[in-house]
Amino acid sequence: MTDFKKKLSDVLGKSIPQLTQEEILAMIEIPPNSEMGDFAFPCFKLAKVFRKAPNLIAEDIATNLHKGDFIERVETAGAYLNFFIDKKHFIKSVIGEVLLKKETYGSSLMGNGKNVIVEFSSPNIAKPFHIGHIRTTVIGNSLYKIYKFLGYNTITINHLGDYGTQFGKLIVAYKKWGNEEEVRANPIPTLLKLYIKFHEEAEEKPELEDESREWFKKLENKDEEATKLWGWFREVSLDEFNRVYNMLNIKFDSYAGESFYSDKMPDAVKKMEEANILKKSKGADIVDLEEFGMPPALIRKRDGSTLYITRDIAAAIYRKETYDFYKNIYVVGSQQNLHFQQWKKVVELMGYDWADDCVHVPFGMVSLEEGTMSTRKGRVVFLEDVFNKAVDKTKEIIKEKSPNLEDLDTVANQVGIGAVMFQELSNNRIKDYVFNWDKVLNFEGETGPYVQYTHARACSVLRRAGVSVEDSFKAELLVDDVTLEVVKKIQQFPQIIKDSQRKNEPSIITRHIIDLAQAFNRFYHDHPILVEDENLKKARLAIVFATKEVLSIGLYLLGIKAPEKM
RNA sequence: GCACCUGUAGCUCAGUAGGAUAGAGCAACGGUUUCCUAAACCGUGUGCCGGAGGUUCGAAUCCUCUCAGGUGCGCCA
Repeated sequence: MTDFKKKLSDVLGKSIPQLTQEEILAMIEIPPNSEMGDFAFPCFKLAKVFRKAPNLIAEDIATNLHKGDFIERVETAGAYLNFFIDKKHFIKSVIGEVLLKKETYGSSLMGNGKNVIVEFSSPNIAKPFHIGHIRTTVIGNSLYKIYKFLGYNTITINHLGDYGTQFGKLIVAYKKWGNEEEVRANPIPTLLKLYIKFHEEAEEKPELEDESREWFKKLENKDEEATKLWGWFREVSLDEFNRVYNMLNIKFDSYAGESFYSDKMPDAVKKMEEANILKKSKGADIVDLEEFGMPPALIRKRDGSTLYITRDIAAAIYRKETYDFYKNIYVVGSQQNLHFQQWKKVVELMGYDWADDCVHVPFGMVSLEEGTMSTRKGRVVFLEDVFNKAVDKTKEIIKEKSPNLEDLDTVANQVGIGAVMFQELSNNRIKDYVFNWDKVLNFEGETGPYVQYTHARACSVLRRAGVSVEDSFKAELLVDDVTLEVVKKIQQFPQIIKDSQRKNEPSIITRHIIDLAQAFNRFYHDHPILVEDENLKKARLAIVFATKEVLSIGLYLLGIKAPEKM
């Protein structure tokens, strides 16, 4: 595909030798609306260089410019130079590229096979998989796909919360009030009930807390009974999580959770001692971070046992040794901003130069209309329920709108689950939001089903066309504004993928494919595609094909299926 | 108390490596189907971009202060 911006900067470079190619490229922008032009070059900054009013500079450049064959005309508007590129050339170049590359359009080798770790989802064993987990799960999965598409070798890690004193509590509760059949029949609800009961009882009998600490100590010391119960809880929980992961089509390369690093902690602590950064404070081992404006990092408790941050440090070292990562990404809620800052600083102080390759990708909180979620108080929305409801609603809609659709179940799954995922990926990660059933179950407007529907429509036209799409289409038949809008969105797509990677922000892709779908629906509405005129039909089909391809790639990068009929 | 994040239309949000008239969706009202999927399309209007200063030719975007909400701050994860 011709890089029009680059070519334009070449042309401008000849008129403005005072600026470097990069400087010119950075100054080129896209006008607020297409009537003004396709590209714009503001001349304000040149005023100092040329010692002349910016609007006069614009005039000068415009009259002396040797525009190549790709620029149709140049206009000035005040200090702006507005360029209109040759539309035929533009369409041919963009659509031709998609026809050639098909489902690899927008992919890249820029990653050069470098290893990128994406840690995400990471639910706690024996606790419900609820709506609060959806963002890390869906965002992490999308980032994994984006990096992979850009040529990185991507490794996904589910850092399970499968260790800690909570397991002591659970073992105590199970031994006192639980039984095997009940757990087998209904694992997570039963374990959760036991966990809640423990906390209720512990309020009256604080000695339960001591007991649970003892059991956790036993677990750390590989006590047979403790290990067996812990392994069992972990297994039944993972089975339940996998049901949801299967619904979402998500797989992990590694399930190395907190427990995996339990034997790697002493070594990590030793390295901190060697780096001479550990300090005793109130009986505990800490790293003092006061000079960096942060509270101290607690590495080891008074009783010698380790903490969350210690495990994360051990995990990072292990990952560097095992994967030699180029980037190590943590998709974890913004509540842990401070934790990650401290953790990174400690890793840096330990002398590891790769501390900066570790990035925390935070996201905002999900709450319910009743308030913040609380598993202990039973104030929680289960993820599986959300997906099931969305699928049920989709079935109703299909029965009404598309009663003859074959494979109803498959499509309803793809659309219902896609709707929920899409919504999670539409807003900036960092925003908090309140979960609302009406909103997730709305399938009109800027939603996943809207994009999927647009894709299905495009597929349908291609099926009925009866001719194959070729790159010999006549681009001059496509130069109207409505069609050009579609082509522009397609042209921007590769850069959009890179932007979303750079910012670790899948919503940039989500927004863009909504824009493309809108532009396409306008095109679809205004222009009949399957017309008598063979040339016109072929030209419009090329647009349909390219749109279908980009929508499908976009949805793929979000982890969402693109059904061909719905 | 300290630190970080957020504040844009009635609601949910785009737009923040400064740029031309601040945009969508939802909701409301009205219109479009002998025609490729109406989960669609078109039209109607609303903004002290939280507030005040500053930097700049130019600020929703950068800086300072301030207000409101959220999150986090030593033995949980």
